[in-house]
Amino acid sequence: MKNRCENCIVRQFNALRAMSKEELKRVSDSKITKSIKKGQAIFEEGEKLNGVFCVREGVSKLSKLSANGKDQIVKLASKGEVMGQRSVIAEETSNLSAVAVSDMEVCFIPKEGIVDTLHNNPNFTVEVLRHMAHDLREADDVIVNMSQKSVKQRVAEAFLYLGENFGEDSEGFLSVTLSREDIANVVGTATESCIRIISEFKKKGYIKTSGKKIGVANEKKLRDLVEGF
Amino acid sequence: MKNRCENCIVRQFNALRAMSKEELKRVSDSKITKSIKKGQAIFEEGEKLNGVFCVREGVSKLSKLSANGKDQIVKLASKGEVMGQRSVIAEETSNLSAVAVSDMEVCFIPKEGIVDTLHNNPNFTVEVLRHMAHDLREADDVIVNMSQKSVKQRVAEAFLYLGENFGEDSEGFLSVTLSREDIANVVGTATESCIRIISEFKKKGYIKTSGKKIGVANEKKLRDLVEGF
DNA sequence: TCAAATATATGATTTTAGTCAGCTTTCCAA
DNA sequence: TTGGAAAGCTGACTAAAATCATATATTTGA
Repeated sequence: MKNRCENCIVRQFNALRAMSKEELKRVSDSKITKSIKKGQAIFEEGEKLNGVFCVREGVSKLSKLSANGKDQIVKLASKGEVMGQRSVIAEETSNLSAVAVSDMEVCFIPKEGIVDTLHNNPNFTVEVLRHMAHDLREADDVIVNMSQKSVKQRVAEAFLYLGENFGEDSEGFLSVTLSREDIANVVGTATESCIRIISEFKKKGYIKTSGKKIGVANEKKLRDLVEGF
Repeated sequence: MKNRCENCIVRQFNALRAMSKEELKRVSDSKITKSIKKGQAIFEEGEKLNGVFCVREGVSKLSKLSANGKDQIVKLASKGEVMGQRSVIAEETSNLSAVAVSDMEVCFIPKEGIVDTLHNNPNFTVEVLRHMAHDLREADDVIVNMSQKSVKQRVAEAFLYLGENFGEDSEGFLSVTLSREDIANVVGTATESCIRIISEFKKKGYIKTSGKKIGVANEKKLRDLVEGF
């Protein structure tokens, strides 16, 4: 009887914190904790979701397949984030796929506990709404970046974003390690173009690498580049 | 005492339909109806909104200024759509500007009536949530289109989108008339590139024009182009 | 009504990014 | 451990789109 939602710290980061003791107890009783290996899918685009997934550990990419066969990564979800809530709320199949970028631990929460609480606890609903409003703003920002910034600017911004949102290890390397292809899919460019820019940044001393690991070496330069200087 | 929300048909298209009679009465008593001339701003990016705007008539563009001085149009809002709710809910300044692209009539609804209802009427809150979930999905789709489709495909898609969502007049021209610059800002491209593509589509008979007005002439061809054939 | 301002159009050129090809390194499972 | 697959890298070339320049048409306000 360990791993109760009531004691789970990641809950502080998401809408579940607005649930009452009873509601949380119900969710905790119905949830299923799963271990997901790096590269494994949590759910697929077009799938009907019978619940949401709360990330306890690790990072997942949320992506959408485009007509030309490329994956566009729309969001990266880490500790505390809830995946699949949009689909559950809209009662639609998922518009995104979720694949683990590192080994993960996620809790599957059947939708009933969520949907009932939505209809009975306005505090919870408003909290969910706030989170979704936040996601929507982020999505708007991504749209503007995609259309108005160069690939080089977007790559620079991606590294800054990863550093800010997922942190760095003790040696200053980004905590999330993405393949070059994944970085390209976040940025929305060809893998080769992405690699070329990474090489350039490294040569100029903006970033440092060690194997797959990448670290921001000159934040100011990267930031200037993003701003268009 | 005409123009009561209770009798307003556009309410059917948005979350206000989930309000109770009393809640609606309060909103109706506090709302202010405004006429907005084409080109006039309804609110600006960075502005603190003290309420939401419900569109009764006309079309507004919701856009965000990018660092390089270009406007990216993120969404077009017409009859029944509520603007500014994201900011009111998140209690943040607006991330978008709203400017009328045709003469408009909008109702300003002070946030108190909305926020109180959000905390007291779960049906309303869930309805708002559903609408936001829908917007978020659309935003995800836009992100993928931006990064994976060519400018030509995006222009074609824009015309199809405008036809589907805002309709056509009796002669088959799109009901929303946007300047070439606005179309370019929807698509996220340079105005010249946009004009060039419009010329090409016209030459090929995919679209027809009459002054500023544009009409879809060969839907199938446009659709094939979007799909990558 | 007419001149200035704005919007539309098109050509020439440059820049940016995508594609294709080949090569090296790293990873992983038999 | 080692051989094949996947990932990473680089060069050459091509395609797409932005930019710059200029011309024409349309709107608009004095």
